[in-house]
Amino acid sequence: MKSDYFEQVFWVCSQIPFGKVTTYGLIADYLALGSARMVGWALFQGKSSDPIPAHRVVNSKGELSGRNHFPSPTYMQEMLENEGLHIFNHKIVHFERHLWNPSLHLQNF
DNA sequence: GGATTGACGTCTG
DNA sequence: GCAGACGCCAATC
Repeated sequence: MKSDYFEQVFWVCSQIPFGKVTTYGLIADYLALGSARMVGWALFQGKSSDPIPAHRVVNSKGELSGRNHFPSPTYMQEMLENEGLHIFNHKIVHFERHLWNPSLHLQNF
């Protein structure tokens, strides 16, 4: 179990399988942060030296809401397409199909 | 120490 | 079904 919120979010993001995506709400619910804002906040802080696979984290609508904070607006889309996903209008196609629920695959410890 | 902000979610109208 | 408001908790100013 991590201590800082950022480490928890980072850990969950790191555990996301290739070609899978998750939502802020699921991470918040899994980590019991209480609100999805904490997830976005933690990712935005990005104080870690290592890059975070935040491109796999989207909002509940499957939209790349955080693309604005990436080096380029298309960076997130490029990464997701590189993993076999399809992005249309900054939204994940068949989002539910690629959705990955941390609480169903990760151990809560 | 109080007010504001932040990659969102859910509820109500 | 869509739009607006509130809540959530930590960090920063």
